Amino acid sequence: MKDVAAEAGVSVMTVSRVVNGDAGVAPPTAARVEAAVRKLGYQRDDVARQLRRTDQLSQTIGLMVDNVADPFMAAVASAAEDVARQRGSMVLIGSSRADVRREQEVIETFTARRVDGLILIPAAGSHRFLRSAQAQGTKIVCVDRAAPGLDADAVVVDNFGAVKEAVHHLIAHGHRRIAYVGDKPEIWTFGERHRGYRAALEAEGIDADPAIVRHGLRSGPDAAQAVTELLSSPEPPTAVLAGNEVLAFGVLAVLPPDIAFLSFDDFALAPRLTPPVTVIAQDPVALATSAAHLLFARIHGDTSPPRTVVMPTELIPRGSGEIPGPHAPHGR
Amino acid sequence: MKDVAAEAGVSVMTVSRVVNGDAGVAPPTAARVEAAVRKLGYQRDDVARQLRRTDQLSQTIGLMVDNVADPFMAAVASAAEDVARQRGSMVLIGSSRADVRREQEVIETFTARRVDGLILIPAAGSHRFLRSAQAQGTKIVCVDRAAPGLDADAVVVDNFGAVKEAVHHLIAHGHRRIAYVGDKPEIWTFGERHRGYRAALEAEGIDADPAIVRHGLRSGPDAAQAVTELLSSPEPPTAVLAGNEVLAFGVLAVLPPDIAFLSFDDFALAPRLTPPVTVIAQDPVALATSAAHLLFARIHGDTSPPRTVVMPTELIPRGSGEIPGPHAPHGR
DNA sequence: CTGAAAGCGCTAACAC
DNA sequence: GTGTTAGCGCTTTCAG
Repeated sequence: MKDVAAEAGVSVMTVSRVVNGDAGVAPPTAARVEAAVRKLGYQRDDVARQLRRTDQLSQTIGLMVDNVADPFMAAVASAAEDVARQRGSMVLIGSSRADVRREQEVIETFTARRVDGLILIPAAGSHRFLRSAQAQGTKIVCVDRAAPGLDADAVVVDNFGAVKEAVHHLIAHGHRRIAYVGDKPEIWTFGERHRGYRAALEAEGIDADPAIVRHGLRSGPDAAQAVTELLSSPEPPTAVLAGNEVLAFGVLAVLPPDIAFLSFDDFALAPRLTPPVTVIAQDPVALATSAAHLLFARIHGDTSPPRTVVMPTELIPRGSGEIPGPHAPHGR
Repeated sequence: MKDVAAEAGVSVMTVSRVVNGDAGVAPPTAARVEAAVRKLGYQRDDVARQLRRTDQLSQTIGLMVDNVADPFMAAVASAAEDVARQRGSMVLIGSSRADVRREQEVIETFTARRVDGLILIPAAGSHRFLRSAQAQGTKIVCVDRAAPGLDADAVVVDNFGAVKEAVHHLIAHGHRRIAYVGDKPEIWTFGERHRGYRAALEAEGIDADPAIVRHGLRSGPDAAQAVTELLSSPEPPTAVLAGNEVLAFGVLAVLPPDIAFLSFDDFALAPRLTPPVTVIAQDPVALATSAAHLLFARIHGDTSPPRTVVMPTELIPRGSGEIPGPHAPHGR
């Protein structure tokens, strides 16, 4: 910047004004400065800028997910990045790999960079550590999962209600032995989904059999192995419910076509499988867009009490969830 | 930091030393400082730190993709972030949406933040604008696509050879009218894939019919519509080749099961479709991991001439690509 | 309309 | 072991 000022024969202050498009610089002066900028290939240093600016905004947000490679989270990341770009902010990305300690470490590097806010898919575990970030002024919005014990906005779906409805749907088609295949119930979303599963069974007077409930599955292969084991057990399930898209892929790799199947999360090929897959669909782009808008509202001064936004889900029957079970009205 | 120093009764320099774990601070002093840090909830400001440090490294890299929601690119992002974390760096993410101008804008905000390097899936168009970033010291590694006219490392696969082999495979199964469904050929990868397609046809003495080649498809629905049109034409293809995973999903939504099909990129459900889908598989995680390692080597002083690393692909026959065509050896 | 001085929070280099 | 001084590249404030 000094070099540019020297080249243009002005002070650094004038360079600063021109570079930032501030009004109040004589056009000929501005032209000289611009020529010098081009000649020297000068680019403003936004790191130094952030240090001095009085609004103290870094124009950067942090995005913390389990794993960007997960299609649900990739959609969230993409939508969040879109909104951030519209709002003139950059996005730092981090993956927790479902480990709160790793999540905390990464978030600390975010806050050390003075991000304005955080969009967070919280891992299982206590998020009390985020209070110091909040005290420091970092705004936080959770997506897909609430963070119990944290006073922050959240954008989620009614996981409990959606799964409850889905299990009722399977029961209505004659199933009694319905397997549940999910990730750790300590993760808020999976806790809710499992609660919905149990609530539906209970409402229908069916004893929940822990032998056909599998928690802590983190990958397709995990789910595939779990289902293989369940199917070779003495009393195999007649229907399987998968907790999310990644697990659904694993289940579908090994599931015989005569077992009913229903999954959380819709996916492009669901209608093309044999049978077509019945799903509970949600809209990750809408979730993330809503969360990002909420975050920027907070960053720009919205101090109303934390909100929890609940977005809709939709049960899409396609065939796999309507395979009749042994107790179906018109026999098997 | 001043507050911490006052609280602990030391100078800011001592606080700096303790916070950075530098040797040469008496344990009791360090303990007092640490107590003050905790009491005041102090966290080092890495923005200010970066400004002063002499190595001038921001410990941040930029990751520029078309669209994080694309499964291939999500895998790249995830792997790149993993390596960055191991190397103590953060990742800024940006999406070009296949628009070089947007790509340039985002990259300029990256370099204004003084990222140490860039992992880039270049959009179609000239990347000469990156030369000033390189002159400024930003290291650049391309993944999946080369950036013509740019002197940078690249990690890619042999798209030409892989598609040529795949088209020979279809021809060997009796196909002559093979449709090609891809994105803009100005994107390096799709240019290569299309070249491979034409080279195989030519090698077999088959006239390429432009009526069954569709370029510039950017989404599943785009591909679905293109294929629908192709199939209702007077001389429909007997086989379809999809340029990537996203397009494959679109094609599969509308393709009758008696038309042969082959796609670039493997996907979890490929074996479960009817018929199972024959693919050219590549490993996005390996591509991105290799690119990230290359980038960090550059950042840490590797000044050898730019390299292009070529990773393997694999043709995985599963059924859809082996449906016999009208010219199959043993009749249809 | 333009410039000089001060300082953002931190660390390099050198004292003591 | 610890402190002092200077300055990273920029913007704020205030003076002309």
